[in-house]
Amino acid sequence: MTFKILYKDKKTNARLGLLTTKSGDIETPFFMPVATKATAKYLSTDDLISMKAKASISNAFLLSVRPNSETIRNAGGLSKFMSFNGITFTDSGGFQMYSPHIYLKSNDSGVFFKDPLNGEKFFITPEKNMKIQLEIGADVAMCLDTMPLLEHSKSAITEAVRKTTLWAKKCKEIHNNLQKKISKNKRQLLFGITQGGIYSDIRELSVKQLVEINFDGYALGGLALGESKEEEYKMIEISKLLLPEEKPVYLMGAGNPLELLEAISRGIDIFDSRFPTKSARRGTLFTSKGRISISNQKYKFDKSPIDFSCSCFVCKNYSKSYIRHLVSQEEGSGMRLTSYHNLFFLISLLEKVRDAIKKGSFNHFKEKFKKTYKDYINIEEK
RNA sequence: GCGGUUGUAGUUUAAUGGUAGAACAACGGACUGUGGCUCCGUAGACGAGAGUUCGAUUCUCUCCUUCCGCU
Repeated sequence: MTFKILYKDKKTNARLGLLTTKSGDIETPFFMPVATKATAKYLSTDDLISMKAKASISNAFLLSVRPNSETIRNAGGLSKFMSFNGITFTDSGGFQMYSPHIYLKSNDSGVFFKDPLNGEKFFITPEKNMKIQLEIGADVAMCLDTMPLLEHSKSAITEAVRKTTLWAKKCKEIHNNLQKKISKNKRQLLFGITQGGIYSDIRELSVKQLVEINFDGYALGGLALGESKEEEYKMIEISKLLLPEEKPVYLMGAGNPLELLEAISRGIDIFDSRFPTKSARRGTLFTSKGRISISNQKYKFDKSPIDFSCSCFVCKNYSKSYIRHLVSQEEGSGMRLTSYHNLFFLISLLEKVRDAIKKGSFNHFKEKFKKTYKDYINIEEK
């Protein structure tokens, strides 16, 4: 109902779907920029719209601290607050357990965070988190999950999965109750998040437990965090075997161009990542030939654009030499240009992917891209 | 001109009669559900000359240099 598969690739598990939300429909697969505090760093909402970002994801917990969820509800919800005409997602804040600056501890009832700016403590429960996410009013909410670190022991990851499932059940129940009186086409969707690190058996258990709860979509969490690509792809494959075909699947955090193509060919529909913007701020840029470091000396006198085959306004107007100068001086305007370019690159890459799936040429497109795009991930695989 | 003072990497500096250490800057790399200020790696210096000494960046002398004062 909320997700329809329109095209299926014959050679791979790639598919093109249509996700329906209260703010409208969006074609999958898509990549959404991370707008943690209701803005993609260094970019305005106009920038997101002009690069054709059709969705963005913000952080419900951080927004509930500043400005607070009431301010956003008062504005008419997240998309109106940030004047965005696309689909909005909110992440629960569970991922912040990964950040030692704000994470304190957790138990079966919830998780303790502290505000690093003033030391204020917060206790986030699934109940509170669902209320916050509904108040903020994104089109898609994410369950509060427990985020184990990659290096954690197998028993710690098993424990994280147990807690994640427990909270997922609570989230679903509360989310349903809170939206009982809301008509179907105005409802916020809720996605469950699976954990399990890179252990097949725990990952499978997590997926099975969440499928039983029946969410609008499923996310794979705790991946794209430093494990090998083989391990990551394997986790996608075993998860997809257990996930219902007719539900959208979201690989959280993945943002490397090659990685996206590999994930799409394994049946992933949704992506988000801070990788393109964080890389951009430090001068690592995506081009059709691979990644480049704009701060390299060899670009000092280079008058050519970042990528001749890119049609973004940055590549139309600015030289590598100029962008190199701005980035090396840590100028905000430079970070805006590089962030814009990297996001534009991923968004238009996925546009091409959707086009290829429609035409039945996805696999050809992927193989061609892999040949021309130089990245250490590609080298590592061979 | 005289008296004092100073001289170590591009910059700010540490230590030492026995292979000069750091921080920024530079150069190269990493960043994957973001509280921008991160991490890893590489390269780079004893002002010049003479003397004492097995050995001098260190001690002595001369020159040059920095800054201060006096004429």
